[in-house]
Amino acid sequence: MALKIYNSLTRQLEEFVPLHEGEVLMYSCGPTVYDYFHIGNARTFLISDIVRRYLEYKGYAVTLVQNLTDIDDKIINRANEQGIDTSRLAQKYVDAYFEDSSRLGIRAADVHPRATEHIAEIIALIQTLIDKQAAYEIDGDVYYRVNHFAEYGKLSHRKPEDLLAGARVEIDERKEDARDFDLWKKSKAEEPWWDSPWGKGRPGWHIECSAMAMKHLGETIDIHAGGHDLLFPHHENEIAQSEVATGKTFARYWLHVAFLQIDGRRMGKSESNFIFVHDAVEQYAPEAIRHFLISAQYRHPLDYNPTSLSESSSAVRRLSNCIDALGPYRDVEEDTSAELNDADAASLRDGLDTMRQNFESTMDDDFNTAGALGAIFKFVGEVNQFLAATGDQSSDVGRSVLSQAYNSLVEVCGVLGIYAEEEGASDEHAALTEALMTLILEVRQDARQRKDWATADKIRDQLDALNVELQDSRTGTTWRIIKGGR
RNA sequence: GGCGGCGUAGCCAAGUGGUAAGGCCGGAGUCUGCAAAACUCCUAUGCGUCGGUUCAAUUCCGACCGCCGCCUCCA
Repeated sequence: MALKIYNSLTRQLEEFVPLHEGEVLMYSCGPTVYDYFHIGNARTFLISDIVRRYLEYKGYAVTLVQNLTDIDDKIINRANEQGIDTSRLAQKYVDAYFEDSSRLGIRAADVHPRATEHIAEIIALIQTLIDKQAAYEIDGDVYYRVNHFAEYGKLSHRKPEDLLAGARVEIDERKEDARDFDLWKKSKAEEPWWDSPWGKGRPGWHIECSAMAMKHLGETIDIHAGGHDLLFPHHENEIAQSEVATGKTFARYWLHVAFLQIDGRRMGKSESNFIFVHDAVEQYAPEAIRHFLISAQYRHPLDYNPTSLSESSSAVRRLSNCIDALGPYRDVEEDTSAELNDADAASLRDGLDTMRQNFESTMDDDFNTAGALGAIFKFVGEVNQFLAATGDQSSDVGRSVLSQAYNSLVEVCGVLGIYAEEEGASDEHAALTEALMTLILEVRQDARQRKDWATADKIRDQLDALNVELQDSRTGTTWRIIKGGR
């Protein structure tokens, strides 16, 4: 089964073949650290994370680089407002980025380069562009000469005249061409600066990604991902800078994530209609937020609203209930023989095979996470049905298939990050909690035996208030902690 | 003006030239002391509108309507 990726460059679904067999070089545009990031930003970061995980699932060795833009106008303005250093402000939000993204289950990239730590590389790259006549200096500012690059516009599919016709930018009269953009910005008073051949200044926005991608991944990378808003001008400019400097293809597959909307409009910082991940994570379980963010294919807009989030919470709970119910079978030895002497078990294993096939074929189709969820939940229904029918009476074969089901579901959900295994705060506390719960449930069981329903229900209700849910069954009472409340 | 996206059941959302995955919500049951969880059944002759191609279109083509985005910092 071949993975296909929609390449913004060609506007087509293309079979994915990495530059080096078995390895994937991937670059994802990260945050500008002047504030917390919102759920819209999270969608892109999450998709990068899932693309990476799925490629690993398929056996590729993936190197993921995600930049942190830690110097730019917004950072300078925000730092000035707060009367602190730009570096201090940036560090605060770098820390916040890692905290919030890890709470969302987004794994850190292999490298998180920062613009301010790559000034030398940036300067060298600009110098190369000047040497090649692709850039020019005017009074301490350096601009990229767009006319030098005949293919300018190939990513955004724009013609030069279109770019000028729609230009709403204030045109700097000193530039040779209105489309030329900053590579190096001369510092104004009170602004942070670095020394360069053109005087004190700081890098323009686009150049850092070219310099850092090349430094950490090489001159040609496989996948370059980012939000759809970066397609133009950011990514277009990255191509222009990089390809003129090296004479090589910069990125082979360009992947752009559609916007998250809210009330039918784009969620954006400048729209001030955003919801910080920082806050969302207080209200909803990370798995629920992830489920929501991947409930539509990444190239389709998705609308944020509380209803969708609570739908995702319910869906994720259903999934979690199922996998937890399979937990007891996780260590049963798997019987992988082709012939199963138990018809129900055989049918469940067919369902499992189908689930895996559909998961892969749908993910191979440009990371169609919505379709993948469909495959997973269909199988969840089959597992529940099997468990309801056989329960503890399962045959050895049945138990073996349940074990396979558990491991497959955990693996597949791991790619999407929609199931979290129970993890206690610490072993010590987990053991204590376990012991206390056993005690409480014994007391309640005694009450139930006396038909003292008032006491039994009081215990259940009070535990429920603590997000501990009890479930009585013929074989006893089980409990679980409801993550993220309800 | 240029370029692009979206419009599928009450809500979210896959999908296919041959007759609509999955989730949520709702209703009726089973189980249970009551719940919860789970299971069973029910919930789109229909996929924005109008035409066209075809034996057959939601799926292809054309026109139109509505909503959104990029073209400026923004994931």
